[in-house]
Amino acid sequence: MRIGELSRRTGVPVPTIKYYLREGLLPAGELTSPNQASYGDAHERRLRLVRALLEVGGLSVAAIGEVLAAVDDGDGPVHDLLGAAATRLVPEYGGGGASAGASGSAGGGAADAETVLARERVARLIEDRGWRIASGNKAAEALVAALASLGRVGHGGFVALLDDYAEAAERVGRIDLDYVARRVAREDLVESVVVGTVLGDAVFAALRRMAQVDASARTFGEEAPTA
Amino acid sequence: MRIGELSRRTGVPVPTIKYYLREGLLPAGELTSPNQASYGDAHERRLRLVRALLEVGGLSVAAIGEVLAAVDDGDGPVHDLLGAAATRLVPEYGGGGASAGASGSAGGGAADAETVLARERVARLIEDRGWRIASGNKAAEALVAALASLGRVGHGGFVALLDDYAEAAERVGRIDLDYVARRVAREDLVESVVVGTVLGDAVFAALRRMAQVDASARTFGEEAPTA
DNA sequence: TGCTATCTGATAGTGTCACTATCTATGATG
DNA sequence: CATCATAGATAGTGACACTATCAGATAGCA
Repeated sequence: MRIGELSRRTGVPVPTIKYYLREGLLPAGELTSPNQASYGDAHERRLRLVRALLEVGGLSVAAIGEVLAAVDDGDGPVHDLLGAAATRLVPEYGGGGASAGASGSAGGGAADAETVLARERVARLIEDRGWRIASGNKAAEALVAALASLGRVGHGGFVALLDDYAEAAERVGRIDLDYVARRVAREDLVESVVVGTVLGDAVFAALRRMAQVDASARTFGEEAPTA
Repeated sequence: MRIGELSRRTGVPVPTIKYYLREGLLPAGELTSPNQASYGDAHERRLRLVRALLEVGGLSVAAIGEVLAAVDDGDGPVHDLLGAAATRLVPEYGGGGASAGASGSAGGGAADAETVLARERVARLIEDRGWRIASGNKAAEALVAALASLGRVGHGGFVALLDDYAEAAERVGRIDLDYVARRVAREDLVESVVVGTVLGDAVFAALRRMAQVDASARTFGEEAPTA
């Protein structure tokens, strides 16, 4: 198929497809002549994946490029492969905030009090749960950042929920892995991780909100909920 | 305190604070003279909240403005209040993708096959679980969008996990509400929802990734995991 | 009183990002 | 052979979250 049909099938404008090609999100079509290329089902599939990661997953074009690169050159032990894919899916956080008032800690990789506390809490969690995770893991760092941030806004008490959260997360993580493990082909496997992680986040977040609404209705509201 | 100290305490540059003031994310300081204003602890707290929502929660400045407006004019039944806050926290998704090839469905609010399917699935889920949610709920719509997207990228099979996900989400939702319900003051309550929802997403997403890594290590890797 | 650092409020500029528009030369298709 | 679509290149757009600069006024101290 030519680029026009690819566009029609996916709803993505032709110039945008060209843009993705330039950015390497989409492999080039097969040139049948100097100014004519043909695209296959793989392109269509990949294009849909890109759009899903962009729109539902909220990834940047650059991040998608990295992730897809990992999808494409899958070799090495399966566990490392999954780790590599998953690592790229953790969003980066800014710097955190404010080496507050008092002392001026000069150093380079300075960490404020909240971060130190959060890091300890996370390390303890990993140990308590017996999770096999390197302590410098990016997801763990993201958790540290989130907890530190909670501390800073005066919701340090939130960490009391951490164990319950972890319990639920462990359950979900097992479900995810079961799903992924059913995929046979290697490329499918990594793609499943990407899809499952990114879209899975969106799915779970939506479910959590729904559950919250329900819980709120049961606790506070006696009447039918408002839209 | 004056704006300079507010900046020093939070690590947010003065021009940025002014920008937030202009955008209404921060209430104006109390003018002590035509060109001198003083800020209090409430400003500092609010500013930290704004940064947390921006950096960890990934909300846009505009979205934060809306959410904070809801936080500030909290009145009406508690359940509605929570609903209003939570509703604003659901990210908007683009259009979805591609009214694929074949038929040209003319209408205005047209929905493709995947969306229709997803909507049915979500309706069934709500019914099965007995959740007290209006079917047009924004979180439910977000779930529909995510499931439709999954279908489009060829991972329709993912919906098989939905019940297990919902089970975990229900658990987390109850935990969240318990946390929120402990807050007495009304403003604190809504703020807790905001913080708990936005930062809670980040916390859970991080935990899920960690749990996935652990599950992967147990399933595929015999050795220590790689960073 | 003079002096400097800081402040308010206003306006304009910056860098990034995800596209989008335009153009040329070429090929496909009826 | 006329019309349309295409590849590839370059430049432009609009949204967004700041960031810079300025004028005029004030704070606080020698």
